[in-house]
Amino acid sequence: MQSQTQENDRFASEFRAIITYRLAKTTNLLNAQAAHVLRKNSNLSLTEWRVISLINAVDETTASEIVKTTFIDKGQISRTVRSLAKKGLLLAKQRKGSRRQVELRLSTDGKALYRRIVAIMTNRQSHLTREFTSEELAAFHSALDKLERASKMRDFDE
Amino acid sequence: MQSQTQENDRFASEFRAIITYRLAKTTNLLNAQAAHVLRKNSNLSLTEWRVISLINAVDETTASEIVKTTFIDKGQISRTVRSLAKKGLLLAKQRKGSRRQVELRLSTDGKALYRRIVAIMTNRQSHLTREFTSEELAAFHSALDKLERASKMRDFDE
DNA sequence: ACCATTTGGTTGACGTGTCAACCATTTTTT
DNA sequence: AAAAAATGGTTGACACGTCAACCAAATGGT
Repeated sequence: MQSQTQENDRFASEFRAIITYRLAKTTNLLNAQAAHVLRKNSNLSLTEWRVISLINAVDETTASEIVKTTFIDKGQISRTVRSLAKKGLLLAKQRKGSRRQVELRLSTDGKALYRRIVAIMTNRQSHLTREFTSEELAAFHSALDKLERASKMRDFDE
Repeated sequence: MQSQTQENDRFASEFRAIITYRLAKTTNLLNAQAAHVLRKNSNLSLTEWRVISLINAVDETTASEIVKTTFIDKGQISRTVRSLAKKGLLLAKQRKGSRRQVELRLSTDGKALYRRIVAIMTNRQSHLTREFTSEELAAFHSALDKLERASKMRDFDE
């Protein structure tokens, strides 16, 4: 393992200050970690895993509901759902009384996979937050809330 | 504009707690905002903009130095540099005394573009951090540091 | 001086993300 | 009840990210 840990100081000070830059970098590192863990323990992509967790949480849902909560692209959800169905991890069936909405639930295999992976991911989550006090964690969430709200504005060229 | 702001409560409580999920979502929203601003005011992609800012900050650098600080993929940097050169925004010339390293600097056009865009991005940055006290900002950065460190671990299945 | 390793950078293949167009169905408006 | 608008979902095209193979040049060890 090469020493990527030590960051180049010519840049560091300049860019540590830019919040979006830092955020993007941290998120990339964490996503790469998650993808690695998933690849090692399953054949799921990160998006597939997120969709599985989401469905598991509410037991039964629809594609559009997933889109609304995650802000993941419609099309991507559509393809992810199809691929999960093909892997036999979820069941999609017409919601009764509607000829458009499709009810999504985990299959037995899907539930089993979820249980296996969520154990690992919970380990990870506690490793990630190990150094946080609960106040720090709350503050962090509140900071993300603020940023999310501020991300709605589109024009800064006035 | 549809009311995407109001989040679906069936999911919200469940997932707000998962730090990586929240982080990914916030980062996506912010990246989309940045991409939108860039598209409106230039013909730069987000990566191109990051590379330009990076080069501007140190005046002169190399591709591999950019890779080391940003953790962006080698290949992507290589292509981004080529596309910026084609747009006439940066100059790449062989570093003297080396037949491999290529010195990158902004061209006159590149510098002018940087100045124009950085003004807009600075506006944005202050809009984003408007609701933060400086303590909150420091705490946020320190939280990101902790997460980055924790992102190095690869195995949670033991 | 030689071979092995590392470094800087490019390329191709492939997977994922994003945008917009589209269709069918459902809801709202008049 | 018809027309208009909104919703749920699929698809195609294309941009971007990621991985691995690769090449040439540079460095290090013996």
